[in-house]
Order: sequence, then C-alpha cells, then structure tokens
Amino acid sequence: MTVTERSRATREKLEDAALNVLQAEGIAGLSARTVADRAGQNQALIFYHYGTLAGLIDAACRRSAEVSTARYRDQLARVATFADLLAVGRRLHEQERELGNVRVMAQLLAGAQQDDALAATARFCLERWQGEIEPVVRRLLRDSPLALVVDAPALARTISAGFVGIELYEGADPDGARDALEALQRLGAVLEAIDDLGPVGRRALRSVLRRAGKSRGET
Amino acid sequence: MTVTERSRATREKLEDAALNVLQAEGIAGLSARTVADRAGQNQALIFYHYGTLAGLIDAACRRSAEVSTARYRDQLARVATFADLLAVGRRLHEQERELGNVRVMAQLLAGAQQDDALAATARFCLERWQGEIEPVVRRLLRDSPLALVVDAPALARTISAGFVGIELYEGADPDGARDALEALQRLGAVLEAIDDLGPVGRRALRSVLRRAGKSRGET
DNA sequence: GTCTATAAGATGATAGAC
DNA sequence: GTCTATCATCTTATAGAC
Repeated sequence: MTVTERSRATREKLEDAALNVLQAEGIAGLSARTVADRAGQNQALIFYHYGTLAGLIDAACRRSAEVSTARYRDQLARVATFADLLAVGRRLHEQERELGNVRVMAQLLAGAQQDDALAATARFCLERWQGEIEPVVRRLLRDSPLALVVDAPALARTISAGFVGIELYEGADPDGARDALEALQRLGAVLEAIDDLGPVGRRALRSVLRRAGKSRGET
Repeated sequence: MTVTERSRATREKLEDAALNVLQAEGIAGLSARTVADRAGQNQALIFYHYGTLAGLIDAACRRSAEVSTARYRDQLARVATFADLLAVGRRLHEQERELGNVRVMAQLLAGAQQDDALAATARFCLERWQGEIEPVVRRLLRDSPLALVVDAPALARTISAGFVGIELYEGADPDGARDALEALQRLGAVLEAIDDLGPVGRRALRSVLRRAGKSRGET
C-alpha cells in the first residue's frame, strides 16, 4: 500500500464516518471528534485533509450525492408514466432512507439555515437531485394536461421537499410519517388519473387554472 | 413588581429567547449561553427554572404551539371547501413563516432525530397542529370523492410535513422553495377540481384506487 | 501523512453568596 | 430568585515530533 493510497483510504473513512454521524446523531451531534472516533482516525487529520470540519462535510455530501443519484439514473430514464415515477420514487425513497441518505439531507438542510458553508453544500446536493428528477418530470409533463398547472422545475423541487419533510416527520412520529407518505402517494396517483380523463381532465384543469389565477389576483 | 412577577417575566424572556435562537441560529447553534445572552438574563437561571436546557426548549415550544394554533382556530373553523383550506393554509404558512415558527418547528424536528427530550417536544407540537388541522380535513372529506383515496389524519399529517419540507428547502434555495410551494398549491387546486367533476371524478377515483391497490399487491 | 500535545475557548451544570 | 465563580468536559484548530 503506497503512501497516497493510504491517505485516500483515510479520507474515505473520514467521509463515510461524517455521513454516519450526520445520520445517527444529527447536525447538533456533529464534531471533529465524533467523526474521527467513528472513523477510527486521528482528529487532527480532518484539518490536515479538509482544512475545516465543514470542508469534510462538503466533500462527504458531494460524493454521496454523486453516488446516490447515479444509482437511479437508469431507472429514472426508463420511467414512462407518472405511475412509473411514483413507483420508482417509492423504491428510491425506501432504499435511500434505509441507507440514511434522506436523513443526512434533512440534517444538512437544517444546518444550512445558519451556516453558509453547509448551505452551499446543501445547494449542491439539491441541484444534483434536481438534475436527475427534472428531466424525467419534464418528459412526463410533455404529454400531460398537468403541464397547464405546473412546470417541471417546480414540480421536481416539490417532490424533493416532500421527501425531506416526511423524513423529518419520521423522527418524531414514525407511524404518522408512514401514513402521510401513503396519502401523498395516493394523491399522486389521483393526479395521474387526470391524464386518463383526456379532454374532460384538460377542461377541468383549465377551469382550475382560471380560478387559481383569479384567487391570486392575476388577470 | 412582586418577586413572583419578576420570575414570571424572567421565564418569559428566556422562553422567547429560546425560540429566537432556534429560529436565527438553528438547533446546532443552541446553547444555554446563546439563549441567556439573547434574553439578557443570567445563564444559571435556565437550570434553576427548567433543570436542563431541553426543559426550557420544551416549555418554550409548547407555549408557542398553543399560541400559534389558537391564532388560526377561528379561520380554520370557517373553512368550507378545499379552496378555502388552501387559501387559509397559504396565509397561515406565510404568517407563521414570517414569525419564524415554521423554522423553529423544522429545527425542532431536526434535533428530535438524536435527542429524546426534543423528540417528545416535537411530538407535542405536531399533535397540537394535527388537532387543529385534522377536524377541518375530516369535515371537507365528508362530502368529497377524495375520501375514497385518503383519510383525514393522514392527509393532515401530509400537509404538516409539506410545510416543514418547504421551509427547510427555503434555507438552501429560497427561489426554488417559492416555486415548489406554488406548484404544491396548484396541485392542491387540481385535487379540489375532482370535487367539481361529480360522478365522473368519483369513477376516475375508483379506477385509481383499484390500480393503486394492485400495484401494492393488495387484493 | 500521521501522530501527540496543547492552545484558547465554549459547553452543561452546580455551589454558594446575596 | 438572581448573581458570580467555578467544575469538568468538550470544542475547533494548530505546532511540531516522527
């Protein structure tokens, strides 16, 4: 094992540990010591390799976002209907939740409120997911009457925010979060049914659009 | 000013400051010192009055939840349609967001992941809001075909989780969060249109229900 | 690159004067 | 009830030996 290989292994252990701490102890439990201990590494190595603790978090979360998004790229590319998207989304959420990645994202966003460095990291991860989800949503909206109501960037962000909200709810009320997710999925299925209504759905949506516009004082 | 009045004033200052810190610096920036400094009070008073820092947070958040929920009780009671609920929800979210209460809730939920005391506090606040929203949703669902798809407790929790998710998104990407909220409101308006479709909507919903049930392997 | 040791300060919580 | 002073511990970060 050469010197550079060893340092690479050290960095990898530190980054993995950083994600583990974020997942298990939250942003409030994060410190150079908790991470280094979990990695089985010396605490001073964090500052040697990353300068600051935020630097390590940034590296860890960016790498994690790359890996996570790549994991579903193929599945998302094959999505053909909103029902497909719901099904893939459900699998994705379940799997990423078990890996702790949704929780990491939630903690990152919670910390981003006060910390500019964490905010930049969070923005990067959010954008990474947006880059995967938005094209799929855009493709689905092309043939859907729902395009009259929402655009792809906004809908993709709504989906991400929904996952984060459910995950936070989960920590305080696991049963309630499960019910909420189930309801969200069912409502998504209802929205998809609009597609199947054809001209009737399109007419209904137009009427909704008119009323929604009026209630916000638009012309 | 009697002795008891002064102590009541001290506790009030501490509790207000606790909420301010949670809102401005997040759960990671919370400490007995940051709270006491912001309150202009001695740090040791926190432990005299509440035993622990978590005790102060609990008292502060419970009081805040009582006040916040009471603020909208009348408006929520007068809600007659899902469109009304969306409108009230929008005003409520905007106002509570400006007061910082949505952010406090988000930070509380983020901290609840690792801290049992904070989790109990978060559960109380969540239940408090649930107690206000659920009856309204239940009332609306009574005359809606949507009742075929979701029940009141789950839908109420979905709404709460959505607000929390959007708020966290807001810290990292304010413009994106605004778009996501807008999309969410428009989709809500679409769901409400199901009501106006009458028998057609009901038939569409039944077909959705069948497919949703099948995809989850139910009979 | 990795280690020990340490600086300089923050943290939750307590003891005891007033 | 409120204050000062203090505890033991934890924090980020650095210096310097290896």
